[in-house]
Amino acid sequence: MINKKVITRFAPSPTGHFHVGGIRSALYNFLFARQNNGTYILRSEDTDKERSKIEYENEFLELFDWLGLKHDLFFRQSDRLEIHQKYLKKMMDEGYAYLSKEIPTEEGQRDEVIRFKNPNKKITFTDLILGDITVDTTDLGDFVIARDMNEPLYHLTVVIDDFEMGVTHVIRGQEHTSNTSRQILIQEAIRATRPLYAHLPLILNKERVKLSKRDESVPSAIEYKKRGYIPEALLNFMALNGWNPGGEQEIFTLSELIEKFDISQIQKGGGVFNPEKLEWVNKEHMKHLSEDVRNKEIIDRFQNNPGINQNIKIKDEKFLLKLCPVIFDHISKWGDIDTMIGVGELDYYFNAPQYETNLLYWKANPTPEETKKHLEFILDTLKNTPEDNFSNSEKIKSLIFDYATKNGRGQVLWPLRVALSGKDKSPDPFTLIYIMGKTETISRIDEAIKKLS
RNA sequence: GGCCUUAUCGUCUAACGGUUAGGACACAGCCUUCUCAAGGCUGGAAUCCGGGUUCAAUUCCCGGUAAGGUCACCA
Repeated sequence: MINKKVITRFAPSPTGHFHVGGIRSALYNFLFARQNNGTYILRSEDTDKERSKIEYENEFLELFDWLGLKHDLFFRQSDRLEIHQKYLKKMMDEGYAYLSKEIPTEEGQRDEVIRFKNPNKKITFTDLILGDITVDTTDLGDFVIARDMNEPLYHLTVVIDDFEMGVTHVIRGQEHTSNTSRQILIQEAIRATRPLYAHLPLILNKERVKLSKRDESVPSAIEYKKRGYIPEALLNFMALNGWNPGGEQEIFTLSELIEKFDISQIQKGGGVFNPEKLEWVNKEHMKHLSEDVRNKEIIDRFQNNPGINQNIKIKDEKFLLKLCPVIFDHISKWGDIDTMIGVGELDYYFNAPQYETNLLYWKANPTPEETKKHLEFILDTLKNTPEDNFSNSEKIKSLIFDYATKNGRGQVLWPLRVALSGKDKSPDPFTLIYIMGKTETISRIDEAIKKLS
């Protein structure tokens, strides 16, 4: 069906923080190109001299690098002024554009701009997602296509660049549907071939309005890198807003997405960005990681976190390694570790906890004497247990569990867990003992017994 | 307001004339359990409204309604 080599492009403008919605547009362009052995172009649309900033360009470059959305070619529109000028001059010579005298109504406006001579006709184009769309361009008037010969504007530059770069498929957000007729008019004026269009449904915030650069309700894309999401998970999640391959599979690798992606299955209506589902998708991808990779990520977070580690002394890697599986169970992205450290949730692993004596009592309301009795039994048992047996939480469990069952598990295990963690919520006591080791465990139980005396 | 577009559980979606309208997230309950987390099971929850077409409409057509996009010397 497709004879020509497929060339797609994603063309963000570096005028603000890149927002997550843009990831999906980039992804679809990438997927479609890869799937068809085509070329994927990344083009920085920096024609707006006042608002474009190199740091914003660097930001999305860093983002795509992290996401693994590698472009085949990169262009910056400001480098292509001569090409734009060539077409603009030709359009003026041929009467498709003209110099227009203006009365400035806003600050910074010129008294002379270049306008497109609108032929005022109806344009019909076929959108791969939306179907046939007809627009009467008379409503558009003679729109401005350049401030002057040195400052061509968006509608002109996209058309020229897409044509010059041989772009075959323009896959972009639906906010551009009404721009398309303008751009087709320019194409006809410069005798450019018309690419195929696919206008993607918008990604909406909770209020059901388009996600944008200034939207505070959803963090900017690069934030997701900082918060420690898995790139493939973010891609997986974004891909499924507005498109679905049909089955009941929810988790996809990038190569599966390349294989299954199909423009004809793209949704027409916009979809709300659902952060909870992203958490779940991310966790699913985390589960597919090997233990080595997981441990490395977790230990990195502990060791390389600026500013949040002063209060806890980071123990040796052997200690952290024991902690890893517990941490893994409680997070859905690596950045959750920073959060947990930041709020002191993990302090008890590194320093003896402070807690109210009352917390040691199980809900069945035992006496201090009873609670103390159980802790003393455990203390004695552990003291007489060789260090070797602390290398495995199951072994530790076998030392205590029968006693706990006989005397009421809650009565025995709850105070033990509190003695070790100082918290009402924590991993089970056997795991805690295993992580802390014999000496620390004994010292904490001892401390609890003192509190009860 | 003009133009364009859209409409299935709260959310993301499956269904492309015939299904008890399926799945996932979230939520609730239960199981497991000393508390979390994880896991397992169960449950509530949807075709915007009104007309057609058809033996049969979530699905096709028309009209409402609602929502969104766009109307820059931004992209």
